[in-house]
Amino acid sequence: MMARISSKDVALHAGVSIATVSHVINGTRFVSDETRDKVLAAIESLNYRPNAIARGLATNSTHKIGLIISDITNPFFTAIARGVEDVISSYQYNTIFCNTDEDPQRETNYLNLLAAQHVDGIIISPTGVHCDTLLALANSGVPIVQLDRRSPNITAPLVAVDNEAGSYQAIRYLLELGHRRIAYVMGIDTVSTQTERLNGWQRALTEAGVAVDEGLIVRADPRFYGMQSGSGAATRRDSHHGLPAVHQAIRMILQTPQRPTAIFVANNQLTLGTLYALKEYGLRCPEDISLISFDDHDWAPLFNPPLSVVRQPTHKIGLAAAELVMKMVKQQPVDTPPLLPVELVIRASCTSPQAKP
Amino acid sequence: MMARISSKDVALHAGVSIATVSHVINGTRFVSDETRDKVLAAIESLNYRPNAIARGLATNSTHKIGLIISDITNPFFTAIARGVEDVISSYQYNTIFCNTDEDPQRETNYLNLLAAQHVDGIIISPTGVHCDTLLALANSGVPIVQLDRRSPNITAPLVAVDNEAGSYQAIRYLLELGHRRIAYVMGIDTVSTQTERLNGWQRALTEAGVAVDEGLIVRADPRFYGMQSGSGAATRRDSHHGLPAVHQAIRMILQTPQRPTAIFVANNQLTLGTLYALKEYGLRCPEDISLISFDDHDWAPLFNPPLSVVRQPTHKIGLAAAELVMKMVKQQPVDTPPLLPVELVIRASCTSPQAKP
DNA sequence: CTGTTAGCGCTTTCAA
DNA sequence: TTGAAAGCGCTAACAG
Repeated sequence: MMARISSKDVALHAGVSIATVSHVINGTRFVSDETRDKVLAAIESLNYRPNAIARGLATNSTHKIGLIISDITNPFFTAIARGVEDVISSYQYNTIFCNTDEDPQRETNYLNLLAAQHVDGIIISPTGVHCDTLLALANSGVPIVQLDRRSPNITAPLVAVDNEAGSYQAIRYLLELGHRRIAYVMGIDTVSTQTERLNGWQRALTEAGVAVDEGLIVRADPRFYGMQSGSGAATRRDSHHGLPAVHQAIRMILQTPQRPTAIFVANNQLTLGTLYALKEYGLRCPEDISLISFDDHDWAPLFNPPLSVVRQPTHKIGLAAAELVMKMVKQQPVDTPPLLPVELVIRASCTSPQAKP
Repeated sequence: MMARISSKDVALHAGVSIATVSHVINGTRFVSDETRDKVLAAIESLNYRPNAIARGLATNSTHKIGLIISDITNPFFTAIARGVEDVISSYQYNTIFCNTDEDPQRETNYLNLLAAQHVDGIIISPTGVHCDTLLALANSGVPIVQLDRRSPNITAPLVAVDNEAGSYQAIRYLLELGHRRIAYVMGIDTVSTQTERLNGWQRALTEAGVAVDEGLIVRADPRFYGMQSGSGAATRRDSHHGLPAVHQAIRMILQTPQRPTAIFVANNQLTLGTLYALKEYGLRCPEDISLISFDDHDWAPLFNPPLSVVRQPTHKIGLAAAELVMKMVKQQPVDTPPLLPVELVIRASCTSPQAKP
C-alpha cells in the first residue's frame, strides 16, 4: 500500500515545476531536451502514473465510452461488444458495459450511471420504449450512437443492418423452394428490428401473391427456454414481457394438420428455442419442416442439419458504431451511416416441401 | 448543450452552502428538514446530477472495477462477465472490460490503463505469463481477484473450479465405458486450467492401470478454425502461440489405424474445432469415436449427438468473483474461496468402444 | 523555454 | 445546525 505519487512529487524530484511535468507528459508545449530527460527520469524512478481521474476533472473528459446492450450473453451482442471494445481501446479509451435485459427500468438506471460518470460517449441498443433520460442526455450534447435498433424518441445516428432486406431475401429463398405456408417467429415488437423483419416477410409474400396469414406469426419471449443452460440464463431473468416461451408459443402452429412447411425465425435466441420445440414435437428438419433464421454462429454449420441463416456482420457493426462515437467525441463531422448488408448463407436446413416423403 | 450545473449552483439556488448540499446528498451529517427540503427542491428543479469524477478525486475512489479476460467472444467468459456485471452493478459500480486474447502485451497495457483510471478493484483471468505490472499493482494494494486461472506470480484469491477433478471424472467415465486409448486435446499450457486438467487425465489413467501415452496429447491453438465464423473471430486474431489449429493438430492422431477410441477436449473453443475435424475426416460420433469436453452451452444438447460435457457453473463463478472484490474494496475480511464443483453431464456423445460395427 | 496560479466539482475538517 | 476553506491531482492560461 505505497503512497500515491503525484505530479508534484515528480516535479520535486526533477527540480522543475508541475506545469513542466504536465507538458512533457502530454507533449503540449516545447520543453528542452535536458529538462525533459530529467522529468522522464524522475517519472521512471518514482514509477509515476498520471491520475486519469484528476485529468478528467481538469479537462472535462473521461476517456470512457458506455456500451448499453440487452445482454452480453447473447452471442449477437457479444460479437458486437468485441468489435466496440477493439476500437475503443485502440483510442486508449475504456468501455463500460451494461446489460438491460430489455428492461426499460434498467436502461434508465444505467443511463443515469453513465451520465454521472460523465462518459465521453454512449453506444446504445435501446429497449425501444420511450425514455426521458435518453432524450435528456441526447439534448445535453453527449455523443450518442444507436446500435442495431432505433429508439422512438431520439435522432442519434444508427449503425445497423438492412433488416427488411434480410428477411425479404430469406422468404424469397423459401418461396423459390416452393413453400407457401411460412411461419414467422418473432420476439418483442417494441424492438425495431423485429418489426422491420416482419415487413420483409410480408412484402416477399405479397409480391409473390401469397396471402398473408396473420395466424402464422408467432410472438415469443426471446430468451432461451426448455433446457438447462450453461449460463443459467433461463433461470436468471424473469421479466417476461408477457410473452410465452418459444417452444410453448410454437406448439399450436406445429401441431395442426396444415402446419407451415417452413419457419423463419427472427433472431438467434429464438432459433435455439425453435430447434428445441422441433425436437420436442418430433419434427425433423428439413424433412418435415424447413428452418431459416437471422444470425449466424460458429456452431451453426455443425448442427444437423447445418443451419441456413441470414448473417449479419456483427463484429463490423461493433467496429462501425465505435468509430462513429469516437468521431463524434473528437468533434469530427459525421454523416448518417449506411445500413450494413446482410448475407444469405445457405446450408442444409431448407428443402422444397415436395421433398417430403 | 446545456451548461453543466454543479453543487455550487444548487447551493446558490437553495440559499445554503455547498457543504450542506454535499451533506444532504450523501446523508453524511444532520441537516434540518427545512433546509434539506430546500436543497432537494433545488436539485430537482435544476435537474442536478453529482459529478462522479469530482467525487472520485475527492474521495480517492472511482466506483469502477476492471474485468480482464481473454475474450468476451468466448461463451465461457461471456457467462462469467454477465455474472460479474450483475453484482458490480448491484453495488452501483461500473465494470470496465478488457480482452487480452491471451496476449501478455495486451494484458500489461490494460493493467496500466486500469491503474491510471484508478479502478477500485480488478478481476483478472491472467494469461499466465509473468507480469511485473500485475505484481506491482498487487503490491500497491489494489484489490485483485484471480478468475478461472492462476498467475504464477501473485497470491490474490482465486475463484475457480476444480479442474483436476473435472477431467478426472470425465476420464473415469470413459474408462468405465471401456475406453483405453483416450486422447487429450488441450490449448496453451501456460494457462493453469489446461495443465490441471491434464493432471486429471493422467491420474485417472494411472489409477486404472492404463499406460499414459504422451502421443495422445494434442496441443492446439484454442481459437476456432476451419469455417467462417459469425463473429469473424478466426480472421481477427493472429497471435498463434506457435500452435497449429485443432483440425490440423488432430489429423495425425485421427488418421492412424490405432487411433484413440475417445477424445477428451479441454475447453469449449477446442471442442468446436474438434467437431469440425471429425466432420472433415469423416468420423462419426459416437459410432467411430467418443467425445467429451469441458464446458457446457445452450446449444450442446442440440447437437447430433447431444454432447456429454463437464459443466462449470460459469455464471456463479462470475458472481463469486465479483462479490469477492467488492468485499475487498469494502475492506471486509475475506477468506480464500473454495474451488467450485463441476458437474458431469452425460448426454449421448460417448458409447463403449465395443459398440463399434 | 519555464514557473505561478487559478480553477475543475466535490468532500471534509475546523469553527461558529 | 450550518459555513468557510483547504485540498484531491491535473491542465491551461498568463507571465516572464
